Order: sequence, then C-alpha cells, then structure tokens
Amino acid sequence: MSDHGFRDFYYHGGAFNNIDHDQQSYGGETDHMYRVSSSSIDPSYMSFTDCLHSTSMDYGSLEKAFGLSPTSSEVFSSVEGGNRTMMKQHVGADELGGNNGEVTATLNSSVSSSSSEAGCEEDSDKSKKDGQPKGSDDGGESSKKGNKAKMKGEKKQREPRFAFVTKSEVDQLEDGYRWRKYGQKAVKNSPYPRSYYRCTTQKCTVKKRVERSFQDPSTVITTYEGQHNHPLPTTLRGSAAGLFPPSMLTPSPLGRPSFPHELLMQMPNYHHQMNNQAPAGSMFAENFSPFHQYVHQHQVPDYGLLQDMVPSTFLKHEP
DNA sequence: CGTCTTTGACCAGCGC
DNA sequence: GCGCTGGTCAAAGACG
Repeated sequence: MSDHGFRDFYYHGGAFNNIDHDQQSYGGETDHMYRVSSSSIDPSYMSFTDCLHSTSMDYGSLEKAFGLSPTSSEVFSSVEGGNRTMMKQHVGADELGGNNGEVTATLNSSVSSSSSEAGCEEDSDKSKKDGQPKGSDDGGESSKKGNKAKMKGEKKQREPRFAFVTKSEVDQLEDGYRWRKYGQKAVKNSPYPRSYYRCTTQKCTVKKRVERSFQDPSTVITTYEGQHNHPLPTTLRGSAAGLFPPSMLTPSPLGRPSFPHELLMQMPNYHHQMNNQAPAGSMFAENFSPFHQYVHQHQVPDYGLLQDMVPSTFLKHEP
C-alpha cells in the first residue's frame, strides 16, 4: 500500500470534514482508499440515504450504514468486481448523535468489465441460474443440477459489488429494501457465519451478503451485488418511509453531494461519463465501470481526486 | 395463510 | 481426481 497522503475538507452541511486517500497496488492493479472523517454530521443531511435515492442508487442498505442505523457508527464500503481497483472511504461521524462514524468505500471492479459487464452480468448470472427453468419457480424438476451443468463453458461474471463495513450490533441493516435470506455459510477463518440475502422484489436480482468481521466483531460487512430494478419499496416493515424523511426518499438534484455515491457523482469526469454512457439514475451497479475507468485512467491523484469528486463549493480545506 | 428464516445438501471453481 | 470453499437451492419450520 502506497499512501498517497490525505486530503482534508469540509462538506457543507457538516457531513464530512476530511478524507484520506490511500492507493494500493496488487500486481499491476490499484486500490484506492479514501478515509473520510466528519466532525459534525447533520442528520438532516443524511448523506448516504439521500445519495442513494437521489441517484437511484440501489445499494440502499448503505444509507443505514452511513448513520441511519442507530447502532451504526462505522461504515466501510467496497465494490468488488474483477480486477482490484478499489476505493475506500472512511467517514467519521463523531457528532452524529455522539456516534463516531467511519466509512470506507472500497470500489473494486474490473477494468475490463466496462459497461458491458455491468449491464450483462445480471443476465449472465441469471442465465446461469435464475434464467433457467427452475423447480422452485415453475414447478419444473430440472432444478439446479441441470442448470449448473449448462453453466459450464460460461465464464462466471459477477455483478459489481459494493461492500460496506458497518460498525453495528445488528447484522441485518435496514436499508429500505426487502430481503429474503436464502443461505448462511460458515466463513473460513471466521467464527461468524455469512448470510446471503436476495431482494424479494420480483425480477430483482440484487443480492447482499452480510458477515461480521472476525477481526472486529463490532463491524458488519455488507456486500451488495447487482442493481435494483425497482423503486424503493414503500410498504414494508420498518420501511424506508419510516426510516427516512420524505426528502430522503425522493430524488434530489445533485445539489447536495452525499457520500460516497453522490460524491462520486460530483466528479466531473465521472458524471460526464455517466451522462454519456447511460441514462441518469442507473448509477452504481450498472454504470460502475466509468468510475473505475476514471480511477484507473486518471490514477486518482491523491489531492486532486476529491476536488474532482466534490465541487469546490462543497469542500473547505482544513487549516 | 403468506412471508421469512433455518439448515442440510448440492454444485462450481480453484488449488494441490 | 480430490478436497476445500463459496454460493445457492429448497424443504421444513417459525412467525405474525
């Protein structure tokens, strides 16, 4: 890991006041880590929720992870893909109800994935499993065995992933979406099991994995995979409607950069590419590659990145 | 009764 | 080929 230094800034609204940026290489691949600390997060600016919804983001669970969770005080996030291009963002929120918050966003996606990967992964994934006739869906009997046989020859493609490490007592963070647990596995080198959840909305293939860090049992690692193809459910237990003020559940112009997605959306280049490559509103999962391209192509200068990511009007350098 | 969780089994991928 | 591990399935049970 080659530390490229830190970048401190204030986020108008008081959400974040400094970001660290680390860059890490994995044999030709590069990781980027941003550490963001906040000294005065104003709940009214609940960045992540707003961010997620304002950008039609699908990793709704992040919103809680980023401070809406009553127990959440530390959040990391990461996106996994093929290559290891990662971006981590730590967000401290020590004034959020007295919680010390830290967020790490790790973006890790294949450079070669480009737009096609993100867009097609869902299909590829489904074609392997969901797309095939399944016993559970149509009463068919072929079931997984036959399907998986067909999967041979197809290189498995993964959905872009976005993982957050949340300091929380609760494993399952309420994020506004409905999830059905479909599996649980013991994790190697960890005493804590990993739970697998799937969005219960029909035709939505978003999945998430939740596991507790064995290194720090107080943290929960939530990994989202895929992109919701539906709006945030409004009628659900502990629904987002109850969790978040209406303003947070409705799209907002990017006037209030949230974090990290909205922060990223603030990246001129990123935003520009997004606009060019895909309709607005389908942001991270489907259109993640532009960001990774950004990360790779621009090599994310440690100091300039945030300036690119966040308009200067939202940044104030710490003395 | 519908929804969700639990849990053992199954399968693919990977390293040896 | 074998064993390990991650991921998924689906039946059974729990719950409201």
